[in-house]
Amino acid sequence: MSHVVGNTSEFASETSAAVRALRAASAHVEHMLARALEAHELTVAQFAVLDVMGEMKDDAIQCSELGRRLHGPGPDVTRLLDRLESGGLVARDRDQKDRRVVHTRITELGRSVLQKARPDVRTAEEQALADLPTEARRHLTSLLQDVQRRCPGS
Amino acid sequence: MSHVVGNTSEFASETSAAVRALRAASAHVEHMLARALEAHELTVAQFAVLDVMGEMKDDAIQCSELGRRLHGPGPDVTRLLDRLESGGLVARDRDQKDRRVVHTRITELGRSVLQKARPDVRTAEEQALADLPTEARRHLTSLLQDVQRRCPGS
DNA sequence: TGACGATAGTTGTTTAACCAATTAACGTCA
DNA sequence: TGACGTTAATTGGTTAAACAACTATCGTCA
Repeated sequence: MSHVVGNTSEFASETSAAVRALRAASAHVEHMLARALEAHELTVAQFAVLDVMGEMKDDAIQCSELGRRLHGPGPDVTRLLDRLESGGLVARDRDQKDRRVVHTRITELGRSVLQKARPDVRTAEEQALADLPTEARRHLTSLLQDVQRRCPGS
Repeated sequence: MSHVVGNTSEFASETSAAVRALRAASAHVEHMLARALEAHELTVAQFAVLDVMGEMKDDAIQCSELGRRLHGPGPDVTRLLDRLESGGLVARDRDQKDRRVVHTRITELGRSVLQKARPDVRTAEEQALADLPTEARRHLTSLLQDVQRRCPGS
């Protein structure tokens, strides 16, 4: 059976290197974003929530829809909103017709924090990718989307 | 004030798209690795520790060096080792000469778990990148390394 | 109507990353 | 020797992600 280990060795190290580089680069960018946001007392996940809410005119959004637009629906949304709400950046209220659903809106305070934070995030993003010319950036995006498209069957 | 939002729109959206794709792809790969590892009752971070230790013949390693080879030195290494040690996968003992340092070795059990888990991880990595031909994979790695090389001044 | 299944959100638990602060041991130097 | 700064590892506290389990509400259908 020992040949099984070896038969993908060339390939595996290629692939492992790509995976390692992917995770390292992502961690690096994440770290830069976190640093850019700490002046605004926001975490990356919290900014992502506000960012989504800021895009929509002034409509409220449901937790499930919010979860869908971020990483994946789940309990995390509730707790993210808990913290944002306790900071007064978002407000929640139950739908009167269907009392299961909760509508969440960004507050004025939240909107003002978001508008101050956004330029810093954009700057950090630019810095993180500063070494890549536009062409390479586009190519990178497309390669990454290929990776991501390969969704696990589940 | 509304023009402020727009002034970097073209550029920012290019860059933001790349950042978004990077984070999404990384999360996706992370998820696949986690799924591959759950049969072995290992987390991705724990596997990374064992993987590093498995590479070195049978020498012990210090926490600080281990932290250096993973994401970054810090308190996390201690707690990762705590869990691995409580599962009997690694063993720690203090250096007799310099009693500050702790040497950690992978145990026989740890080595056997590692050897069973490794092929599954490699397979998951292959699956995650299956859509990318070898050439693209290499290119992706090199682009990602460019991103990562741009270390923040700190 | 009232039981049943589905849906929306929440809570509980584990693991991990980040930061700050602490403990313990070492080396140096007056 | 003994005070002082340094280094290695640990502990404490917050946030986040993943998973399961739970609650409340709704819709439907017998």
